[in-house]
Amino acid sequence: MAMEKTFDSHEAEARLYQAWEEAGCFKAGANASRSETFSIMIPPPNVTGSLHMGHAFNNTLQDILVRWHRMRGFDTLWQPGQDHAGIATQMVVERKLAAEKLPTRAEMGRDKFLEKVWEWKEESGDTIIHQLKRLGATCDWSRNAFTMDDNFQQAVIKVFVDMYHKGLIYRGKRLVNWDPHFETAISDLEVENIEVNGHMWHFKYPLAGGATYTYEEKDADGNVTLSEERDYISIATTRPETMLGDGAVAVHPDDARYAPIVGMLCEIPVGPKDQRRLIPIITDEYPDMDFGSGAVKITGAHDFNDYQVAKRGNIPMYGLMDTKGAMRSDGRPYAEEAATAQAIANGAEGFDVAKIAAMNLVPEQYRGLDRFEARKAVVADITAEGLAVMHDVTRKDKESGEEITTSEPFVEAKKVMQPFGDRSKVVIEPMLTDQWFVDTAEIVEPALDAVRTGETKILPESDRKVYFHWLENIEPWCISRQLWWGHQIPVWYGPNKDDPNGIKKEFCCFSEEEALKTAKNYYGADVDVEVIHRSSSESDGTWSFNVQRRSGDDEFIKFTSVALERDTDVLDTWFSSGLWPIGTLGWTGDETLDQQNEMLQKYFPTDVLITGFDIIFFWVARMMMMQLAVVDQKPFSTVYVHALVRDEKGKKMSKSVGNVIDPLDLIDEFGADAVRFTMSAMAAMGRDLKLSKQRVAGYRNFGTKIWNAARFAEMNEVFDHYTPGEMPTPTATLNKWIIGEVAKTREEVDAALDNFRFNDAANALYSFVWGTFCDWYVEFSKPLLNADDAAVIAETRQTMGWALDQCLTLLHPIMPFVTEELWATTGSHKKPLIHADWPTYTSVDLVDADADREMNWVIALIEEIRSVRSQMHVPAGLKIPMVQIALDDAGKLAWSRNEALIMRLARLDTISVETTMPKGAVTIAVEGGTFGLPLADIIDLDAEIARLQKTLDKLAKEMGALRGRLNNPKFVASAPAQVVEESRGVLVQKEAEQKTLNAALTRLKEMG
RNA sequence: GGGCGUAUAGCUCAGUGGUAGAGCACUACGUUGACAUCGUAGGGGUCACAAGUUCGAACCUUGUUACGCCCA
Repeated sequence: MAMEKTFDSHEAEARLYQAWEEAGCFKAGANASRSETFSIMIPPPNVTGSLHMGHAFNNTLQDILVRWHRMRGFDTLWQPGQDHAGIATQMVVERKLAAEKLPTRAEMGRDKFLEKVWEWKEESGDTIIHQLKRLGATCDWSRNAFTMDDNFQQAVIKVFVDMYHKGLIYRGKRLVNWDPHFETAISDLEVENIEVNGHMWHFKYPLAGGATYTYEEKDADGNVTLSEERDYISIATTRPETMLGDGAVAVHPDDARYAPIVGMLCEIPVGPKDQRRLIPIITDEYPDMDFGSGAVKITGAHDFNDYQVAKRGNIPMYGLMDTKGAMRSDGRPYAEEAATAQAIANGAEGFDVAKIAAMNLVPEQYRGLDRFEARKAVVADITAEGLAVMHDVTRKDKESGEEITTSEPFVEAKKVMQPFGDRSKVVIEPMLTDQWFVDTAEIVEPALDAVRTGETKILPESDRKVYFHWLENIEPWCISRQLWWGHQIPVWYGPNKDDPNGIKKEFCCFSEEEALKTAKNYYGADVDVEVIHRSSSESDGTWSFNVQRRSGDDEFIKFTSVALERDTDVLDTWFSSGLWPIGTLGWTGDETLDQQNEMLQKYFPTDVLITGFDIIFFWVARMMMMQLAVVDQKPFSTVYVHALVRDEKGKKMSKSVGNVIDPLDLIDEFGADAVRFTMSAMAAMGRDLKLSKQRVAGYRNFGTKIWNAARFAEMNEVFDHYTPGEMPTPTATLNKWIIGEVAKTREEVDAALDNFRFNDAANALYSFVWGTFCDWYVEFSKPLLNADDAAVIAETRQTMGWALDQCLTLLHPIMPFVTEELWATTGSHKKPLIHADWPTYTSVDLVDADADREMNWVIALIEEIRSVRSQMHVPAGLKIPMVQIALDDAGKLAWSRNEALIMRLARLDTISVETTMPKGAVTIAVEGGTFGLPLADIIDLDAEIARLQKTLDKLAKEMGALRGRLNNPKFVASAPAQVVEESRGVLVQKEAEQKTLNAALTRLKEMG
């Protein structure tokens, strides 16, 4: 059956993929013929995710490496899986509940909600897997992993417990990024700082007791430019609503303007007048004297810089907001809270973190307001009271044209950097909350060393710096999230034996049973210990226990019964993703079991990690730290960091801009092979990809090109008469030559892939298959396949069949579908192409230097004749005669062996030997000879003179440079001998060419 | 403000010291029995700028300019 004119990717891809999968072609170890292993862990996409260009790019590169190694016989594993994506998944499921008008998360409670999440996961969690299959990804799907799988969960919990007991994980009240939409802490990496239009308000904080001072400003020379008596200190702020939680006003220790009032108290100018709080004016290095007024209000519980100042100065940090970002409405009436705060500020009363945290310093009129509403209200109230700093504004009256000056509140319009949640898109609030942290400073060194020593390589190398910079400045890692979907923190709390109302006792255990056992040991055998389960929404923070007290004075003696309660928080998704390499391979932490785990022993540490630059911090650095901390081994040997896929104008693809290209649409339109080849060809290290459809179409055409080369072979009965796998031993120069060209290409492809230079591999193949195999070999083969000599036909068929097989084999990792389809149609191969043996021949073995030289000469001659024909406007279909004027022995041999090829491709009809150039002939100068095309009847004299002149000019320029160099004694003395020799050789060749062309030029001019 | 990177043909980009390249786009010709998703030929570059190192610089060094990304 004759082949179709093009490859039908639509029809073939699904069929081919299914066949591979059903035959188990992707299974770990499939096609292994040597002991070396090669393993790659997929960067787990979100279980909520769908395939975007970044995934397509990332997974194409992985699949190329995986297929390449598998064909080379490595024991190969590509481990797939998804992560549970705490926030994203919870968001998706909550939306779904709302859409279906089901009870909300809070209404149904934790257990029921988690059931819903699992239901959703079973239904929709494998979307991306199907999409990856369309791309052709050959992951071992039978091993698909999920961070919430039982064994993975156990590994995560095991690691937490071990790290806790080693003191690497601790709980504490810290300022964290709080997402008021999701009501959870998020990591600073999940915060996007965006510049927005904001305002800077200037307010007066009156000095306590009506005190005054002389406020002086000086210019650079020390001259006083302003001097006035003030009874206030001026504060600039972009967040007036946080004034309610101010603990101090800070000025720089060198700031002379405020020196007279340091140590005094000033009044926060907001809230009920009778209970205005007084706060101290302190010094700290943090305030910038040149910024605003130079004085900064310190709100330790709502700003990261203030937090540091407050810690240094032991300033109380008053939390003002609830988990939704509204002003708090809990606690005692404002009057009472303010009185306590005042006592603390005066030093009359002590404080600790817990005491401060319980206090609500929001005045009644603001309680319950959203933070942005509260801001408006605070600004309005302060301004109304006349405590806003005023300035004069002069405007022209529109009607009268008169200039009118009014006094208005001083509010600067100002660009401010505002933190936004990358998922919720709401303004992130720094909040003082209890969270769990990994003490990263304790585990970071091995991760740094592994890269420093080169044990783990990061490519491109410039990304090492990004890695070092982040790890060298690492902050404690906040790993708790106030979510339900995820790994619940394995810590149970009970009352402290020594102080029932004091800080809770933590029991960090692998399971509830273990927690109970440990607790019993702690409390004593005669105490009843149980675990109670409550939804976090029901939790009121109270403790459930019964005690025995000393009769009479009520003093606590011992517990009689105790209820434990598990921490309601879950772990950051990246904590579990950080364990991806060992977790997916079934690590348990039990030495015996892990020793017996063949997969773990065989494939860990993995070889390569391919990932985007945007998660070097999120993921790569954390995997390095975690694997080294947990199993004391690097997780992978090489990290290949790739760049971003952008649109064709270089813009980041984003849904809101609407420039997103869906890889599945591209696959539909052009086929997966074209998409993959595009990705590979554009994957120059460290450079963003600008993706245009035109480019993809170009590589689709490339697929068609090789398809048609195979079709040509089929028409010439190549596949009926060649023996697959048998190395041809031809006699014809053409056939000897193409074998050498194949070998060179194989070396180039291997060298490129060895160095992760995917673009070099793709380009080498493109230029060989199209530019050498199709353009020259196939064309040249035509006269041979039509020759009278059966032996020539036979060896050409064998060579063409073999060479085509090599093309398919070498292209397969990048273009798996079309190559596999051709492999199946074009011969009876023993194994499918996906498991075919990758060749190992070298150019040393297969390049025939004489054939090489000869074919290059033939090609140069043909190109020269074609060029002349085209420029002399010889009709393309017209066959013309040629005369041979002079030719050296090598040339004569080359001619005689390839005459049929040259005649056909140059469209010549006769060749004759003459001693002198016929009148009006065009000169063809080649290495070692001169030919002429007698075109007297059709020649355009001027055009030919122009052509020769142009070539001569170019020659002269090149020879000038060569002579200049060779005449320079320093060049001859200091350049490598090889370079000098080469230059001499080139010059001699150019001189000969120049001589021939000059003679031709002279002749033409005589004619004219 | 700190860090990293980029600047080469109209566009997108390769090119680690020795004759400036590819693909696309463009121009002309072409349906020759694999392929018009094609073929043949052609035009097109002050390698951002300046100085330095070198026999020799797109490439190394320094500075300048512009742009991009990351972190504050």
